[in-house]
Amino acid sequence: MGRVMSESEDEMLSKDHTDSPMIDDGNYGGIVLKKGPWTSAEDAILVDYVKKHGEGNWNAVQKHSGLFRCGKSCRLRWANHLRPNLKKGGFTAEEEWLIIELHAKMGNKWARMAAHLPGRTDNEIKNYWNTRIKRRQRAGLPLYPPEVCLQAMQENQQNENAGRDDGRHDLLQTNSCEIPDVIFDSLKANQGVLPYVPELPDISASSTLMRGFGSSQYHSFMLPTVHRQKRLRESVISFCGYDGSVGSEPPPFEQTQDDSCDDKLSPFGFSFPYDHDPITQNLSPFGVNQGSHALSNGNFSASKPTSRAVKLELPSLQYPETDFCSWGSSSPPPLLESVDAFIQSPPPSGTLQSDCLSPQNSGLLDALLHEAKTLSCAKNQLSEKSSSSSTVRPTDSSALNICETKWEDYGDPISPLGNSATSIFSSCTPISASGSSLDENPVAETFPGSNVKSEPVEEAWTIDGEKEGSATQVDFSRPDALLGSCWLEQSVACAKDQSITTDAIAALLGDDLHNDYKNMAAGTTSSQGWGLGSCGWNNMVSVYQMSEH
DNA sequence: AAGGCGAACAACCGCGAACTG
DNA sequence: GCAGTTCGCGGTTGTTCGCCT
Repeated sequence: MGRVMSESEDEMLSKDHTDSPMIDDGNYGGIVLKKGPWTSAEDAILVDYVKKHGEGNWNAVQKHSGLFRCGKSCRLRWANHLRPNLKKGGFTAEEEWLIIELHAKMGNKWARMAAHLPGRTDNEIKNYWNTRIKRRQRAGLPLYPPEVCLQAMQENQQNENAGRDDGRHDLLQTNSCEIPDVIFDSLKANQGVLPYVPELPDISASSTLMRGFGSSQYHSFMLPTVHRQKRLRESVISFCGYDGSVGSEPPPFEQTQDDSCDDKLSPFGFSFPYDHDPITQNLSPFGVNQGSHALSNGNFSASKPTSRAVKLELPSLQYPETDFCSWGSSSPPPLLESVDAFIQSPPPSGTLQSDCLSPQNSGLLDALLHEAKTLSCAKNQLSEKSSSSSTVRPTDSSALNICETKWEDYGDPISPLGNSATSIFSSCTPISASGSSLDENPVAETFPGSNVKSEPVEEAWTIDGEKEGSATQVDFSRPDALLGSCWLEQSVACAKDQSITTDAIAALLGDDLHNDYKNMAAGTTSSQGWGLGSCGWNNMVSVYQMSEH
């Protein structure tokens, strides 16, 4: 049996460490290994060992040095703290800038990035980046300065021109920086990553959504053998790619690409076919060059390609679990996060099946409509019982059961896509010169009861050389360029029975949002197609902000 | 002064690639 | 070729510290 490290033994290792050590539950070869913070005594032992034996063969460290640490722990401690030539202290401005650039090119390849920063460890860089992401996201600021976006775009453009032969590999590898892993299937041209996208909370679907949004080539693309969760995600792609089978209005691809992208997107050379929003039309947020990490967010990490199905890596950002079923009573529904829920929702089945669209064909949209209608039904049933409430009550067992059943069926209460949303949405988000989008949309107006923390907006770019993207006139932090103008609007456009749709979406949004939504839908889908009215915009922002906080 | 909160940092865990016998 | 081991990487969790109320 394993022997538990005795008090005296531990004291020997941690003379200067009075805290009780964490002892690993398991034992390794009869020795219980220690976990938790390293003591200086342990450090000394490890340093001494490495001096004598050199790096490597870390599992032998424990055997030969008397350290009660596993090899992995030893390696990590050495690499991150004990290794000579390590730089201590905060990152310099130059280093920060380099990290940003490297991340724009490499994504979450911390080790590779560390190779470009002598004396810095991948862990340091990773921590720095993650905290930076959170900080900037909270402040509603873009992750990347426009210069970096532009630079990466140009490089990627060149690479695309140069290396289009196989269409998927080595697109970005001709950079001075090695970018071996950022590979996308050639099918996904123009998909995905966002040059300038608003920072929205946790719309996990975003990476998928956005890729699909920009991709007309993704029609009905779904492998039958994919895991069902994957299939769901791909159904999103299918939806976003605007599967013609949906039987709804085709997106104005050609027109849009002609009139808005080529001209107005000239700085970046990509296009987003859906953006007819008069506000954002100057720069389409979607449809970036494939493979550009710069324009995705870092968390849309440099995924290894799967042959056809898109591998969706989950981001590192951690968000609280979305309680899809707990909308309702006091707070408005977390619309954006609910996208996750819908994405994750299984195809409609049973008695509450939607009559709108085929779930197999329409993917996210159908899931949305189905769920919305489901909620709407639940709501209506509730209303029959009590007409006083206008929102789905979270305590209602029927509504809850619907949700719970679906989560159970799919086995993942947390959206597997859930976190990636930030990635996309939090990447390059030029702040309009006129001010932050958050500033212009006081949440309290929309949700008087909500307690939204109004955080002072950080300067656009705090690192030297970073400066506010004043050249960009469009505020792309506006989510209407994303969910508003694309996802919801498509939902509306796709629905043949718009009254059903709006009712259903009202169930999602809550009645507070419903009227605005109807205005939005009526005012934009008919004439402008994909825009979003100011009411809708306000709601988006409000929901965004609420879910952000 | 105390508690809450978030940022920053340290460390662990799981997975996959590389290596080895 | 294959199984076991080692190592590295990226994601996640835990801890500490400082600021604010």
